[in-house]
Amino acid sequence: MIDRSDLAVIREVERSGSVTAAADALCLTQSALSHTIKKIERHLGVAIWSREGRRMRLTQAGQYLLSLSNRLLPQFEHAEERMKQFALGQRGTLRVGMECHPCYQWLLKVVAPYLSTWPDVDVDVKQKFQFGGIGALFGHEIDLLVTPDPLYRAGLIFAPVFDYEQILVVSQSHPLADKAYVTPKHLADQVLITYPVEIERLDIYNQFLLPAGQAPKRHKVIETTDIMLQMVASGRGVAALPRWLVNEYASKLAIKAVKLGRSGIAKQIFLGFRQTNAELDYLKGFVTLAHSIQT
Amino acid sequence: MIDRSDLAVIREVERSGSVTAAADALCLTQSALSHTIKKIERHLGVAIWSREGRRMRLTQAGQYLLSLSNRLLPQFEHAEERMKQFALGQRGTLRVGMECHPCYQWLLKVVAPYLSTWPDVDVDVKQKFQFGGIGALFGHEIDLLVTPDPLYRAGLIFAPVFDYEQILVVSQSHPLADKAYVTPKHLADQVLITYPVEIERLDIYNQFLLPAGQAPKRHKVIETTDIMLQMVASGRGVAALPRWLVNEYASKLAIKAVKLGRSGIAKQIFLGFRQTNAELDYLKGFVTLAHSIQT
DNA sequence: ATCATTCGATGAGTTTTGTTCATGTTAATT
DNA sequence: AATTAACATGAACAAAACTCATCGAATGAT
Repeated sequence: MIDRSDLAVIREVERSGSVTAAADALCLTQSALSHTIKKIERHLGVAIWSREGRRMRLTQAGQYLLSLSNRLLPQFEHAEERMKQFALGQRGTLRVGMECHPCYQWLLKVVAPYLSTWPDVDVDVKQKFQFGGIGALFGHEIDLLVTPDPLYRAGLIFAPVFDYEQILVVSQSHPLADKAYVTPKHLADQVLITYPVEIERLDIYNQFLLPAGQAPKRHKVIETTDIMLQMVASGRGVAALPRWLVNEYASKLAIKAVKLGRSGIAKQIFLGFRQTNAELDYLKGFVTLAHSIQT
Repeated sequence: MIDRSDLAVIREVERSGSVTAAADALCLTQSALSHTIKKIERHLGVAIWSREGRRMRLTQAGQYLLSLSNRLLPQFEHAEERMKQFALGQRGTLRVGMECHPCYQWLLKVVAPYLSTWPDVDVDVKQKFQFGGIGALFGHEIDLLVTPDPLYRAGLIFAPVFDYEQILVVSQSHPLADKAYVTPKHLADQVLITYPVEIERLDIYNQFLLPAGQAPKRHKVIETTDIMLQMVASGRGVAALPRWLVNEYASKLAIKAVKLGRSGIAKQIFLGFRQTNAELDYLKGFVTLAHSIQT
């Protein structure tokens, strides 16, 4: 019988790098852990660590169990959190994942009224996922995914909550600032600033530059929206962002929005969740509220 | 601390319908289980069952833990299987999921040589998934997914292994049997036989009928390929299947393959797996072997 | 090369936890 | 009202987990 505590031991020994340190972290004596380790291996009939000098290196079986630990332990831990909340009469925590950089600003507008409508529900926002947002949803790391790329597959539901237009931001003194719209060719001698994500997930490449076989002069990557727009305002480059987001900065910065292509790039934000959660009132509440927010 | 055994108790009490029966199933006395149940509830500070008369009904917290059990316990159990295999020097079990009815025939041809190439690896084939093939892959229910619909997302890899043409099977005496190809209109007065899956996943609808705004006279659903082709041979309807599959039956049944549309419908079968398994030799071996099989 | 130090292993003894047995209580059944 | 079936409880016992003391082996500094 593999037990939760066995998984915890395997994870901690690997994390700490030694049995002694792991014992400390687990509030046990070194002896207790050593006994436990022996017991686990005897019980399973497999070596989980190979002793190399006084270093413990995971065997293949051990590595398998480590990945199991990393998968299962967080779910135990979350369940305990959840039980604590039940005990306190709270409803739960809505774990929201973001797969879309600028959506963060939009999310903030939804979260504020949500927290007051649902005082007994907490909101937790995560932005990094080992296996992408969909993986996090399937793996119960998050309960709700904010994404521009829905995936209609068994077990998942995606609800569109928000339409917007993706536009090009340029400084007000930029040569393109007065165009009614820009063409892919216009970007050939521009510096394009984007968030640090794979090119396949950037609409300006996917839906604009690549179909026309164009590329910008240079591609620069910046983490935060604020800095990105500072750069744009100072004429160091151009960026593709939602129109509503640019509008919010327009009063503070010398920037201008220009349509991408004659008809513009239309986008939608979706909220994805597991079908098993579809009837959860506080989750439904979030989706409904998100729908009603105007930007 | 929620423990694996706690989850097992919750699952078994629910499955058995009573504490006494669950105790039997778990090889414990009723008393021991009663104590354990009390301990769990005291420890978590939440009622997990509400006592209604002498029935135990799961509370909301209990239902949450039950779903956790159903999610985690199978993974523990599989890990134990895996450890047993490690102990015996076996490599492991390749759990293959199928998301494509006719692929089964193809899979059989791959499995036979695979088993002799990898004598220390078992193969297990599953065909039903609560959350679809992708969900099963993410949820570690299976290791390899055979599907015509790849999904290029973080953490998953899809390798095309097999090209084929989807054609229309008709009886040899059928009016359409001598056409060079059929058009969507030709099907308007036909009975179409398909496997029992959602219409969105049937290529003949997606790629042929729906774009042309056509529909068959009637739509009949049949589970097995053999019966389906018997029906076609007897003129009760037409079906869309891979050409290679039809060829195999052609000597035994009075059926004929006709191209769908002037240029035919080209399809591919993909093998999907988790990126974390990409270097697993016996999994790579399967993909390589699958690639080399000719039909 | 030697010595001090650190780390993991082990056996005996103690504490904690889990289990059984015997019995009590309550709700449904006849 | 008697009977049955199901869960709860306390005391006694058994098993598992943990600590203490100690050993040997690897590491690293002198």
